[in-house]
Amino acid sequence: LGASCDWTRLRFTLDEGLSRAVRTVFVSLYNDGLIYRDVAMVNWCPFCRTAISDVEVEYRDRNDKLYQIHYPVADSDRQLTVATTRPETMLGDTALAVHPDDERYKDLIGREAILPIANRRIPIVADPILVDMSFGTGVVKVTPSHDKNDYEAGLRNNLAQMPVIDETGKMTAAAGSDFEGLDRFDARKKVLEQLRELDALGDVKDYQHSVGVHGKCDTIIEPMLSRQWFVKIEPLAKPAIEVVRNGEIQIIPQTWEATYFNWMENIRDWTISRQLWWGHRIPAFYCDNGHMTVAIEDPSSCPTCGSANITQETDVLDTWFSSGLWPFSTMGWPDKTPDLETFYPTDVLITGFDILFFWVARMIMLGLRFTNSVPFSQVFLNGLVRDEHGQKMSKTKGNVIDPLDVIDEFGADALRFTLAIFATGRDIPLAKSRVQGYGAFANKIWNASRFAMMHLDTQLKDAGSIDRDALGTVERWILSRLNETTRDVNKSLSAFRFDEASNAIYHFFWHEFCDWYIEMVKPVLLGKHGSDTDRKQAKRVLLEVLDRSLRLLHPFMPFITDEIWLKLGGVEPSVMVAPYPVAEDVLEDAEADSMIDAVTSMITTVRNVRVERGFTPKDRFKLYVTTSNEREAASFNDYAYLLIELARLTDVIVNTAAPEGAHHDVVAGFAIAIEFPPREVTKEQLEKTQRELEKSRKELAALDAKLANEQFVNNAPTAVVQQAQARQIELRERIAKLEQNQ
RNA sequence: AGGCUCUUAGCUCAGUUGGUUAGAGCGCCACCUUGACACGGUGGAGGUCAGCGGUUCGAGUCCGCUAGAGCCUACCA
Repeated sequence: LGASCDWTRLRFTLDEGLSRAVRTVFVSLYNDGLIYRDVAMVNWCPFCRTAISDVEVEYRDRNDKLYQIHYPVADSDRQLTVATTRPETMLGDTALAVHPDDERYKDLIGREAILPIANRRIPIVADPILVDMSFGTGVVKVTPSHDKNDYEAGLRNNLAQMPVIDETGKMTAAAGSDFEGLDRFDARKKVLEQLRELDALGDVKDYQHSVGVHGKCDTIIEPMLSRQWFVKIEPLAKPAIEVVRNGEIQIIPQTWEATYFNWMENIRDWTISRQLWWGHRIPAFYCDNGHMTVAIEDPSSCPTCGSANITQETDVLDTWFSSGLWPFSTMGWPDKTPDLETFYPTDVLITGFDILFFWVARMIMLGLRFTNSVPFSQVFLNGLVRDEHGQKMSKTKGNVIDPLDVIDEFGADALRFTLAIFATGRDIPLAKSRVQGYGAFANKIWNASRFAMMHLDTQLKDAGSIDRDALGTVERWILSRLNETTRDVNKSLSAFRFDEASNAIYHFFWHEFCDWYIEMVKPVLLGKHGSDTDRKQAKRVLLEVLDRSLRLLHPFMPFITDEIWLKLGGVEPSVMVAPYPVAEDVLEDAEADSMIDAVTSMITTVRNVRVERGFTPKDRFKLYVTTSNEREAASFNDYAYLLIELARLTDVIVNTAAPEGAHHDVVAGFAIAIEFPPREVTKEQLEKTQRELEKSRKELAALDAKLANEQFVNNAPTAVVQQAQARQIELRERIAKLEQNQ
């Protein structure tokens, strides 16, 4: 794609330097009490056999069943009914809970229920936090070992822990001999069978809910109690919220700031230990006397008791822990290196919104903590590339587009340009047809440059400066247009509007430079019109426009622009290091703009009439132009060759009445008439003229009403009123002319 | 459940603080091989701006409601 990387600064997560940064940060946070080791409910992946953090859990909507289970109340003929989507967990139930204010069950609080299948007695407790009286039956089964909420309810009510699922997702011995060793989902089936036999199974309903899975392997998460390492995150989050709030860090597009705040303000402690093979090993050391040491350097003996029998923690760190240090760890931190001095803090972080929490937030928190500075001042979040109908690409759907295939087919420039031209911060529905279209643009650039180089006889570095005062209107116009394009492109780039920027240069190059300017200079370059000096000027400007256009285009289409630019022979060794163009006021030329605007509008009108009247390009017309301004009249005489060439005319006649039967119109404020060979007018053409007239009359009527409204005239900005008035006059003239055609 | 975003041409999307006749690419129709390019040129067709209501001299743009789509976060036994 033409990404420009400094490969001399390649870094690998497990490099010596980065490992030292990781250890330094870990020990510092530990010593400050911000890293702790504790037994807690964590998200456990039974497939990967590791704990994962909250952000690594993805929620999937699933259609499951909701099962009702009847629990007899001990020493009574009553029974309590609970609902669950996970019947297998009942084997680990250690209580039933009801709401303390629930009249239906008040008398049962403190008594016991009998767990079906296991035939265990479990207490009936009151818990106003866990139980919502109005939901379901108002009775909840409590499984403190396999559910986060139940775990907390267990702590509140002094309930026993009873793990029935192990770290591989299989049932433990505690689940009973019928179930031990069974996978949790097979156990579910068997539990249901047995409940049915015992007549303890109630209603079974279809139920849609979301289920947490491990983002990496799609395995359903098992909440489990285990000993893990955590980062106490709130003290880190607070300053990270502040720097975004006060603008030290700007998130683009800004709407993501709300999402950032929402998450950061409700953030929960970060589980950083993983039971995996690969990663930074946690720098904690245990001796055989049970002492723990956390240190940057491996200790050879226990600092507490001197025992030489010491082993390192086998858990590794969440990969995002080291990634969070990336902006400064890659530059040599904790040493005060020249790189760190020069490049830190960085300017812009470009990434996808999908790792805003995983990575961006952690870099901000850790950066602030360890460097006393924001790691970057702007975060640009680009959209996700989707298929052409906006669907997320997935192997199962078969709608994955491989960038390498696209590059092979249409070129890296075409793909890069396509990715740029979508609006900032929105997802990118990538259609091959779109890439193909911009591939055609690359082809257009190539061909236009080929044409230019056919006529150029000097290298860019030898071209010399342009004598602006000597330039003709066409040259002044294209430089003026290029200048405005340059202004737009720069403005858009600084606002991260890559879509606007790429669109502006695309439009200029194809539809102004190629479609109009090149066609306009052809008569001069081919020696059909103008002097040698004119030809020299035209070539110089052609080179200038090409040079600046290529530089403007280079960030969007790096390969083709460099290839062509090298052929033009600039001073710099590559367009990559050539200065990016900036707008210069002196190039603006309103007079040339309006003159060429009039000429191009007239050409378009003639072409339109030619098609409408059923003529072909071989049929040549005469054009009559009326103006009371002598300067303009002279210009039309000077530039008659443009009209003649591009509109395929025989003559341009200024300030002379057109003969009977000519087509009259008003274009860019000028009354014109087109004289063509006699030909019978078809019914369609008459109808078309009629429609055109009606359209203009309708618009005029609306405009008249608008201008008659005092409220509008008094309140609207003068420019708007003036525009409306000018349009009114033009429409009146136009209608008069069109009526003449009938 | 809460938050954010979106709904504009057949398709995919622009449309900046409200203000001329709502734009682009692809697709479609007609004509054209004209001295860079048919991956091209020229001209054209196609839109009650999701719906309803409001504010305003004026609404695609601001406000409210409704319907639909997507995303993020949390999680309900």
